[in-house]
Amino acid sequence: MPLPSVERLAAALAAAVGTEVELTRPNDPAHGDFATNAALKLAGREKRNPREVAAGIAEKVAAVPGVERVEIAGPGFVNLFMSTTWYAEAAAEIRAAGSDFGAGSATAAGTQQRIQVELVSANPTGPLTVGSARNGAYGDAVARLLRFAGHDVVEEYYFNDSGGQMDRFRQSVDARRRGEQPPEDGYVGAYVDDLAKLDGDPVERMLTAIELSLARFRVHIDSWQKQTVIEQEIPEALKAVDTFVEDGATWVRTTAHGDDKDRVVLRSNGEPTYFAADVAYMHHKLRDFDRAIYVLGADHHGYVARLKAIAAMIGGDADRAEVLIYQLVHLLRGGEKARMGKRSGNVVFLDDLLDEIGVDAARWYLVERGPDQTLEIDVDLATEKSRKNPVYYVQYVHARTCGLFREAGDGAEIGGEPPAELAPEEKELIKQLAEFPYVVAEAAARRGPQAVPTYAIQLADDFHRFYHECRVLGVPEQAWRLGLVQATQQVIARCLDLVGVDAPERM
RNA sequence: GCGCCCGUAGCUCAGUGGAUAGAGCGCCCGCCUCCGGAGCGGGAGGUCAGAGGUUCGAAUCCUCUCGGGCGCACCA
Repeated sequence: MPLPSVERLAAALAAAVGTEVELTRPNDPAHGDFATNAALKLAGREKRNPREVAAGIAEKVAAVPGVERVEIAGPGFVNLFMSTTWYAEAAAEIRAAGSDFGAGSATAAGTQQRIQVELVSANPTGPLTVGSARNGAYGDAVARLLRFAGHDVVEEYYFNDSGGQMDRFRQSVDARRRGEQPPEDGYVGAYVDDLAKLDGDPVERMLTAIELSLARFRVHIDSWQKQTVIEQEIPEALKAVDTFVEDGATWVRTTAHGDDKDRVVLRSNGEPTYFAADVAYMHHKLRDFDRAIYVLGADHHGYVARLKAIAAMIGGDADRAEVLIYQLVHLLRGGEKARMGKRSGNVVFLDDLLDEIGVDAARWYLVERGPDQTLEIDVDLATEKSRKNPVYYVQYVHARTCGLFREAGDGAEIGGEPPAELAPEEKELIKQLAEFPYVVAEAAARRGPQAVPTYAIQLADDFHRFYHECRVLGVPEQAWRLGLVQATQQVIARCLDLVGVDAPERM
């Protein structure tokens, strides 16, 4: 939930203007604590002089509680300067909200849903690679954001436990056990050799290894879904979609819902295709959930249209299936670019990456960039275990706030009266904190978790500047400033949690 | 050929209609008798790929062009 103090300001402004207004935080402090372009919008619509409209708005806004001063600037911006009382109120509200500050945007809007996020879903034919790691880091961050917004979220992992790929994988390990070459298109690599030395089904062992890797990576899977179970629901699911027979095969008419070609579900020999399982799985998902989110690599983008088509047939609305596509991960090693692939030689496994740069840096790097951006990780640089990683800069804020409370002692009063005049750094910090609810609400709505690290770095900047300029302990403003430290600690801890990074008390 | 994604500082990238386009890394110059210097301040570095268009206003929206990535199975 956004701060009442900010909402009140927006509401008062809307009342003054007569319509919803945008409230922005200018980069330049000279442009006020908040600004609105309402006059520009209004003037355009009503064919009036923007500065005259702005003057009218400014006059009314000057009377709004908490507004200390109003200025008209540029082409017709109305710039607002807030009073110390307003800042104190905002700071108190943030602390009162505690760790829930910023939560519940979907609940407030009445749009909360039961959502399944299907993520990773790599077949158990090898250890998770860095590509799957991006899927996990991105998908899990989206899931955490949606949960924070108030949705009921289940994270599911779907895997193939039968079929050609599994057979080839088992045969590859068996061949190795007999000291023979793997079959054509078989699996090779050190991990195959290792599995050959162990007894039992290599698929089961791989699954266990994947579970351990994900747990280490702090991706919690609520539900593991087997393909063989879903396949049993194929006949029932096919009744729910529009099919026809041609050339001896059974097709789904996905073109009726925007796909560029119809898709075969039953081959002319009667065998179901892989897409038939997709249909059954969609049927399964939409029975239990309002919305099914798929997290897929860019090499699967061709699936989007057909998945949405069957969602339209089964669920009555294509939007009940949502496919999040993330671009591939490239690794830069020794200045050379290497494509990821389980069977190519130049492969980096998730566990190797975690050994090299740690869970915190890995999670951070993999969500810091937008999903549409091809990600490049320079392994040589990331391996350099040092404070060059921006994640440490943000974690340091948390450690520093903890240090201040340790130093202040248990009995210290937190959140006293503000001084008559606030330092610019104090104002910037409070405004930055007040923005958090909007950042997470938008990040959740847009499925763009990269906004969280970006925001966290800005907040870290503001806190470090505040810390540098405003002494906290042993000054008359101690209680007031400890209040700001506490508010920062809450928000930074939440940011780190949303991207799956630890918030350390000491570093 | 068709489709999806990308092109922003030397490098890796934020920024989905507002004021002087930002961060990290790298480079240059400052700041610890003072709560943690894993910090702070300052500087150099941009035709936001290009060309049109919409708009009071475009990195952002539309069209085209040029570059790069990824896909276009009765495979899984």
